[in-house]
Amino acid sequence: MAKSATASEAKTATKTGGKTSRTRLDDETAQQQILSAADRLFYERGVQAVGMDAIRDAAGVSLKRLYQLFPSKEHLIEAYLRHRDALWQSMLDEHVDARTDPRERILAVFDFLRDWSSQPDYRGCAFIRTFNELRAASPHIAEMATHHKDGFRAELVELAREAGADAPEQLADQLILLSEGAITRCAMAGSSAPATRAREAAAAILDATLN
Amino acid sequence: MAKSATASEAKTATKTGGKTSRTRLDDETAQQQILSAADRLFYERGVQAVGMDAIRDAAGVSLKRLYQLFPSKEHLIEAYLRHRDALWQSMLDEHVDARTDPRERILAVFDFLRDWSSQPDYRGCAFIRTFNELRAASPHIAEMATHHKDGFRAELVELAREAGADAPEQLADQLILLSEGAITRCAMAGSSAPATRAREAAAAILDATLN
DNA sequence: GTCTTTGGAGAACGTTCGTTCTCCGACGTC
DNA sequence: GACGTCGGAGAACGAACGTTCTCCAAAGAC
Repeated sequence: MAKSATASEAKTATKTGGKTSRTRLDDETAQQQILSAADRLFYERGVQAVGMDAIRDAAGVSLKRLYQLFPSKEHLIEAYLRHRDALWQSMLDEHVDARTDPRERILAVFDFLRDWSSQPDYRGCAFIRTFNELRAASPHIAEMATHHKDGFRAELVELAREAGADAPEQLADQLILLSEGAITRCAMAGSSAPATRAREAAAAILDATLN
Repeated sequence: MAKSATASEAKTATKTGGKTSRTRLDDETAQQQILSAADRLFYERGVQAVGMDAIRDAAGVSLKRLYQLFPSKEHLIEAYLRHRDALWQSMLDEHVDARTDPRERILAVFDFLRDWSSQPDYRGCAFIRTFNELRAASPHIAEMATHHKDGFRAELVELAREAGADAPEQLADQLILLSEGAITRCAMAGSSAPATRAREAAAAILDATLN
């Protein structure tokens, strides 16, 4: 990671000749631009529908450089999912940690889903979609998706435990169903209303479950 | 549909020459075999990952005949979704109509999901998956998927109304979240347990909602 | 200045896919 | 048997894709 930080630096645009040669970026910046472009395109259209050429164009780098930093499309998809996982974690934590009351912290999950699904470029869960696209072709990537869902479930179990649920795992499983349902239906309906319905249903379940 | 029933009939296998020429099928049989093969492959791997050649091989017809009966892959995908819609309707109705008590009829939806997701070739909802794969490329097919979901919602609203719910649409929206969540999580987890959890959560919601 | 290295731009390669075309054997009719 | 028709098998075609290679301008070292 901290390799070859000596020589290569960013250059300014060189338009000495007739053509406009593109700016030379350091590895970190190029990686970020590629990942940002891949994230946007993969998430909008699905991983199979986006070619490496489209990512090169959107990132503004050469194919050569793209393959230097990400040796194959599969590597890029993995980086995309890791990035989405970090994004999900930070957005979720931001909402949950804004609350202190255990019951409110659970409901904050659904506030997060409402906010997230309100974004105009919202397209549902990247992990479910990539899982469905690649489960037959790439077991490794499919496993990354299930691992993400395992993490989400563990977080819900912990929140349920903090709320003093008698059966935190069972409560978490019910909440996860509402979450997944909301994520999917918000994407298909193009509306965040299902997330609001999910919050109401979750509140009803909490009322019935917590003492 | 009842066209050209006069001349063409099925032939027996002709192995007069050195090669074994394939049996000539009438249009209806060929269409069924193609649709059956397409359904199996599309549902298992996703529509983008399955080529027309694979469907030809699995259906045992020639490409020429395939394109005579289904002029393009998009036509075949449409037929696939229509077939899945009919399958869903018949499986769902079978479970719901086996009950008479309105509350039981609602819970029968989740019994259906449990049975369906127990099948070894279960891969979740064909409509959601196809929607996610093709929403950017084919708005028409995406609309078929949303139309299917609208129909499911209407059925749940009717069941909620029959059960005497004060707000049948709101109850249906909550039940749909549990259903979609169960459909998705059963597919990712490779287990029908989420459907059972969804039934329990639905029962809790019904207890809290119905008087 | 000259030489070497670097990397951008994009052509090229091999494969796959959706779709169409060609070849030729088998059958119906006379 | 001769001829026309039908359709199966699979080659062919053009586009798109993932990946690699070629060419050449620009920068650095001396």
